Amino acid sequence: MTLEYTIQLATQKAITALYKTDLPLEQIVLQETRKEFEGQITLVTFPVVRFSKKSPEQTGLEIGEYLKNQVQEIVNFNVIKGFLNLSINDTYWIDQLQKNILKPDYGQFAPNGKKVMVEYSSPNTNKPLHLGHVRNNLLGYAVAEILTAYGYEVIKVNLINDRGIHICKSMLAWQLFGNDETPESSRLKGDHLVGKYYVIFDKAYKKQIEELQASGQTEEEAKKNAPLIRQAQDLLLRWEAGDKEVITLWKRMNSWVYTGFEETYKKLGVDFEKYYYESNTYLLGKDIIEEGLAKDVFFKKSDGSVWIDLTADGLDEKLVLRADGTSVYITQDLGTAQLKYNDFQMNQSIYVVGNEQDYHFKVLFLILKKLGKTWANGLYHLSYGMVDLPSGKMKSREGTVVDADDLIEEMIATACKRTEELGKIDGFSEKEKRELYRVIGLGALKYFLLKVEPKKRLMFDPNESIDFQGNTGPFIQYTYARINSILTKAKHTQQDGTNYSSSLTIVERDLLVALTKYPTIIETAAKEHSPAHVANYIFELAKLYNKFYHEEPILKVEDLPIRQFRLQLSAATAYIIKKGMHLLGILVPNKM
RNA sequence: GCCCUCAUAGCUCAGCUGGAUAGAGCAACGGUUUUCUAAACCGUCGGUCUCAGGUUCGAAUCCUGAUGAGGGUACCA
Repeated sequence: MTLEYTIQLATQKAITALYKTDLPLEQIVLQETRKEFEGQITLVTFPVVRFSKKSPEQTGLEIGEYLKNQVQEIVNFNVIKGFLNLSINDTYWIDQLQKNILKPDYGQFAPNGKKVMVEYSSPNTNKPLHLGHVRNNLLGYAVAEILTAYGYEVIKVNLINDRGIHICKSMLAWQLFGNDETPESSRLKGDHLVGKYYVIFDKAYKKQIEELQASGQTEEEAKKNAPLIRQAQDLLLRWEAGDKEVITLWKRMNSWVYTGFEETYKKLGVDFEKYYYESNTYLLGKDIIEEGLAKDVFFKKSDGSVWIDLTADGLDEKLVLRADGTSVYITQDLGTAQLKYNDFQMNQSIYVVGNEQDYHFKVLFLILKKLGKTWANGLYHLSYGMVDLPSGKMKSREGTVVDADDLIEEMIATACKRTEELGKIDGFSEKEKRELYRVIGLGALKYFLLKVEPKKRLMFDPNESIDFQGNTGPFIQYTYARINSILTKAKHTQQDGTNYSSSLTIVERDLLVALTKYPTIIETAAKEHSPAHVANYIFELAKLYNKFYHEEPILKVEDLPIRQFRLQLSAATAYIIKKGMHLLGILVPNKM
């Protein structure tokens, strides 16, 4: 039973005893005491005033007196307007260190027996990953980690869009202009090589459109009639027909892309339990169309196309199967959703996909519910905002993208430069240095992207490098390294427990109170699918520690129990920083 | 046209189911190192929480409308 809960119950009793009213627990509002006042926990007494029929101050005093007598942890209280500030015994906070915070499983919730799937990344195989994908990957990975900490069994999957007209465009351009160029011959990373031909296609295609327009066609006609797009469509038909030559080329080029992606995933530190490929799933969903027609959820128009009418739900009529019997995007997704459920029977399924697809997922989930799929209630679209450049949205074809691999390299280079300027890593081997730069560079990048609430759009200015000071990954990593340095010097081990019973300084108590909040933060982050909560929390914690570090001596304290206690407090902070950063997929260095 | 999302300090962002005088970081300016890592710490400056109504003892937070930005919109994914 948490202290908050104890206080809530006691308050409930107090109100019954004092004012003869039974107030439900939800109406007993506790909050953190603001820094400028004394105390750690605050009861808002405004809601009680109408029962006490006394002034907020008087009500606060009466409840405060009652609580002080009934709850042993409460040593003092003060009342300011409608706020009853409760001071908790230092012993309570000190006990938390031994009883909870320093336990190895602190912050790991007991298994809840539920399975959740997290689908993320989901790239197209016609171009390399860019900053938008990076946000997606980090979000997906972090959410998976957080849910694991919250007690779920998590299955991470990647649904690869490896077929379709866009893939054929790259293939065609390579056939026409590639001169057998391979990753080996060009020393280009496979995904970049294929992406290069996607851009070449687009340029050549645009040129053809212009030429056709010059010869009198409208833009619309020109787009349809350009020889290149015709050839690409032909390639798609041959692919669907299983044409050996096309399939061989497709496999070859895709394998280049996969090798490239794997390299990027590895650098980012993300992974998957299972890969789904659209080339395997694009024909799925037709059974579901039949099912929907049989259940009268769908209807057929005279041209043979199949639709669902969602106007009663405030949405539109939506096409679910083309007149020629071929699938559209949502047909595949219906089928894939069923396939995933058949594979894993998970309780929940999270799709990490950008907010440009909000409408699509609204429709997808609604259709599955209308089809009576009970598991559809566990579907959730984790919608995140686009990453914008100062010039606006990133567009692959126009070359206005921040490439993932380039960005990672730049971050590592910046980390290297900054670290060398500070010159604190004498004695590091070359290998250790490289590893450190990687940890710091990626730490800065990941923290930068994860500290922002997922649904908000995010601004990235390539001309301004990502910060290494203030609310940043390296700041937190630095705090960890500092603590580590102290613990090493003190030869501190986890077993060095003491029965410390002196009173706490203000910083010590603030730090302890912050440490006790860790599990609550995980809970909120998990429920809201938002790693940003974790990021902001660790930052607060690191700030508090730095204040503590600055204000209170640790190694130099002669009073042994105090020294011991401060070492433990340091160890606990380091421990939470490390664990919390791991939830974000960020590593912490022992020295920097 | 219709639908969805967002709007907080010069910039980038926090602000929990409505609660105290709206907080951080960056930038700017000033200070702190013979003392455990100065990627740090302390201070100053900086606000009509886009605007207008409404609900409430109490609104940055909830409701309605307006404005601005972004996204979606029936055979692209």
